[in-house]
Amino acid sequence: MEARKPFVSEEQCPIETVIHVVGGKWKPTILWHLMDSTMRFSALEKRIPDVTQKMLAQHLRELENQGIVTRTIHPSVPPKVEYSLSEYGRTLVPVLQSMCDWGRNHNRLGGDMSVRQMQS
Amino acid sequence: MEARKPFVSEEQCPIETVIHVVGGKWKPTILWHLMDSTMRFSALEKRIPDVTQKMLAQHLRELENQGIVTRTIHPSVPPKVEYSLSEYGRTLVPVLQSMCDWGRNHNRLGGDMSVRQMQS
DNA sequence: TAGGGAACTGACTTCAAAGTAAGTATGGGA
DNA sequence: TCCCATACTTACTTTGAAGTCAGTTCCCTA
Repeated sequence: MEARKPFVSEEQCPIETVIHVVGGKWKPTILWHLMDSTMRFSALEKRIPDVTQKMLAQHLRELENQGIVTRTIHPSVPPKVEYSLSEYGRTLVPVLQSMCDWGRNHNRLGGDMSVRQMQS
Repeated sequence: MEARKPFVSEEQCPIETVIHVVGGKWKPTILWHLMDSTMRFSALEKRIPDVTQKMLAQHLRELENQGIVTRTIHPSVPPKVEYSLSEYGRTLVPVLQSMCDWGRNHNRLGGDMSVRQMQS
């Protein structure tokens, strides 16, 4: 069940690796929230209103398997599970930051640049 | 307390913007080649062996519409079309570089990290 | 006139990622 | 006793990005 095909060995370019790691539909947002603080499953659910439990669990599991995110179980009455960036995951922070800066600027320039390119 | 209204089209987080721009299946590779030099359509085809003409054309068109790539037509006997990063596209280079560095390191650490995380 | 190379475009299919809905285990409180 | 909350899992359906393959235009050479 853990048998996954070797995605990395076939990549020609390491940029694809990053996209594979952060490129799920909800992963950027998950990482964005975990950059600031440790969060519970339910807290992430609230912060990311449109994500389903299934997708949240699945993406968190993938990030955990990739060593980006750490999962901590507190055995309490209602179960309490906390997610945080692992030390390795923190090495992604500058990358995410530079992506974020560019993205923010791109959005500021008009979001969909195709509007500006219509004239051609 | 989280601003969740779509401040940009549909993106909640600017990281998604970057992924939207570079995240097509072939876009990282296309950009990777264009970072070095201007290239013709056919040259890209040769450098990216598995891409189809349709997907190459489609992704190039998208990058052009987003203002990342410049398309130059030389009206010659067999048509000659050259693609290069636009000035705006060059602002992506540091971002791509940092993604690339991280990705390369991630691959070097064992490619599929899940092998190291199997203890769960 | 026939064929060729470059650079596409369009109709259709495919398949994995994402979504929907429901189910599970735990124990504490009403 | 039953219900509630948390943190999931499983089975099934839908969506959309990507792939296949064939067609098109342009002018040139043979």
